[in-house]
Amino acid sequence: MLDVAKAANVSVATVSAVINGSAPVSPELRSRIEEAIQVIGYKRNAIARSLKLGTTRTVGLMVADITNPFFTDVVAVIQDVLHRAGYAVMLCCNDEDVEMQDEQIELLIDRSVDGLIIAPAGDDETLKRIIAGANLPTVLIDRLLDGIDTDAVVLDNRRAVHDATLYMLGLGHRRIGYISGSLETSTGRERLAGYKAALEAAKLPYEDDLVRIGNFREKDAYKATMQLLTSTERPSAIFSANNLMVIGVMKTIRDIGLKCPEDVSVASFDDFPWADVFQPHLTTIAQPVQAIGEQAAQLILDRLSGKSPAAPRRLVLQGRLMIRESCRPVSLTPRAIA
Amino acid sequence: MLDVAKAANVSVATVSAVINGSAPVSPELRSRIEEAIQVIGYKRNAIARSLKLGTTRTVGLMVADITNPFFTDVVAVIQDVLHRAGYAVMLCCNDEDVEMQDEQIELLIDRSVDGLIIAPAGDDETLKRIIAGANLPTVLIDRLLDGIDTDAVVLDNRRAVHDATLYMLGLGHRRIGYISGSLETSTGRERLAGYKAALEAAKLPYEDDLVRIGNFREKDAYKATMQLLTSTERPSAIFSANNLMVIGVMKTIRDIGLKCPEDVSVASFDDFPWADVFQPHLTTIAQPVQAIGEQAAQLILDRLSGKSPAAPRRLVLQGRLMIRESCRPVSLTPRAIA
DNA sequence: TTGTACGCGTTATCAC
DNA sequence: GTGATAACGCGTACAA
Repeated sequence: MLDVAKAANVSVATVSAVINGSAPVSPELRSRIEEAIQVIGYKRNAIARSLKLGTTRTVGLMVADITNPFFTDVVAVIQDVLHRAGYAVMLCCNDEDVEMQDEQIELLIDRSVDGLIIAPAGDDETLKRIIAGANLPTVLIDRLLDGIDTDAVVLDNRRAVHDATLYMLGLGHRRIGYISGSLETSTGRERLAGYKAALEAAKLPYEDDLVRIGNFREKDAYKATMQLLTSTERPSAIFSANNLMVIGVMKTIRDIGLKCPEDVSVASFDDFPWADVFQPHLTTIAQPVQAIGEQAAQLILDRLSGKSPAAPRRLVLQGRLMIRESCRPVSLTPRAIA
Repeated sequence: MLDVAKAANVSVATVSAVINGSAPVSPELRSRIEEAIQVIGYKRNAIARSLKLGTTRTVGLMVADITNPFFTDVVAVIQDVLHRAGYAVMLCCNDEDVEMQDEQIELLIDRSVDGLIIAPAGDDETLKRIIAGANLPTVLIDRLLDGIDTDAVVLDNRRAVHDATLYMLGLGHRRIGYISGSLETSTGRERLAGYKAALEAAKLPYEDDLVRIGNFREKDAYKATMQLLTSTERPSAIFSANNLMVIGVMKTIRDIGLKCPEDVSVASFDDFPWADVFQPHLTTIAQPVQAIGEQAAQLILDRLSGKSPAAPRRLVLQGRLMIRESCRPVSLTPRAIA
């Protein structure tokens, strides 16, 4: 900038005024400066600017698992919206690992991001302390944190699973296996609560034997399903609490020599783009990923520009049950082999 | 830092020495300073540090489409490796949009990233000028840029498609439709070249009618396949040049009332985690995503630490043909309807 | 309207 | 072994 000032025979203050339009500058000087900028190929240094202004125009985005298509879609939308608003996004994913998560959030804060968008891996005390301590605009997505009261956009998980379970119940299923996500997450807890609520509404008992923890991962779900399907009284249907796990569920069914939906009905949280192309066409709960991403980005943008109300805003969106062909009436399902 | 210095009754220089271990400090002063740091809750400002040191310990990662599971996996690995090395990653995805891409790369450079990892959307002159002008450590992944001679890790696309085509040829298929990616990308061109080479090896003519451009997107591939499948002499097999497009291919087949592999065989570039769980089990070319991500991260890390050789390193990995059930011998395929 | 000078928080260089 | 001080590049009072 000094070079530009010299070349144009003006002071740095004037150059700065031209670049930022922060003060009126006479046309002749303006054009002389603009030319000098071209010639020198000057580019303003964002680091120095950040140091002075105390803002980086960067937001940290941390999700538990970017390999999960749900998060991928949300991240893509967020990045897009934020980019259009002139913000860069720093991405971290921790593979659902709570310790890694703490490290990463520190890294983000250390880099002086202006705000944080987080889909936390677990309800971790350290994480919560760090977030509270950072005192940054924060929006939680997908998963809430107990005791952290910030902007957030989440799904009505309870209701979505409640409805899906009711649907399976309506098909006559009485023993519905449930592969749960980690109960350390709000989604894990809320989805399970929806399952329980539906059972209760149908005046059916809740059986511990029918629910297994799959931690939102394919591998764990595989094992969990294996236990369910090889138990003495095999369930006639299985609900998977997310997309990754349903693949594990299907693998188990295949490995055990069963067929879906002939032998066991399956439904799952999270939709797939290919769900109605490959067999069996999976019945799923579709999340409004586009809306989730857009809302989250907008929430942080509003906070950043100071035009949010003081009170945190909590957006709750609804899922949509996509009924396809992976669930069939229990009357068409052969009785479980003891 | 000034506060810490005051509290501990030392100079800022000494505090800095303690924090960075850049100079020997007497034990008593050291402990006094460390205590002050604790009490004040001091954290070193990375922005100021960057300004002084000229390094941000951040690398920019730009991929054409993070929604594509292939890129997602690679991004996840890169982020992981880089994080462990103390680097943050700034992510940009441009939805295969060349103009957006230019904007984003500018944004990244503007933020003073230390290095760049790029899977370019297209072979764009502006992009190349920007990259060359930035003079930053750069590694290209997946897709090469004509005339840009940097570190890179790519697949042997030509050979992979060549082998896959040969496989289909070996099944007796003579009219193999080819849904191509954008020819603006090196992967688009190389994969098509592999197809042509296989045809030539089999002494079969290359027919323009059989190849359609799908631009790596599901929608375009849908239309392209529709043209192929409704033409007077329908191909008995189709190869899709990536994962997103094969979904479009399958949708067309379904919508037209055909069956895979009964009526038309299908194979595709890029593997899916669920490929052997849902029907038809897709025959694909699996890319070593883990290795690609690790190598790319390592290349940039080496460059950043200055221990790379001056000459750019170009890593070429091999794909693996996963033969499953979506291709069958042409003798079992009913003759195309005129 | 324009220029000067200072401060943002670090680190490196040099005296002591 | 420790302290003073000059950069890093920018924005902005304040003075002219």
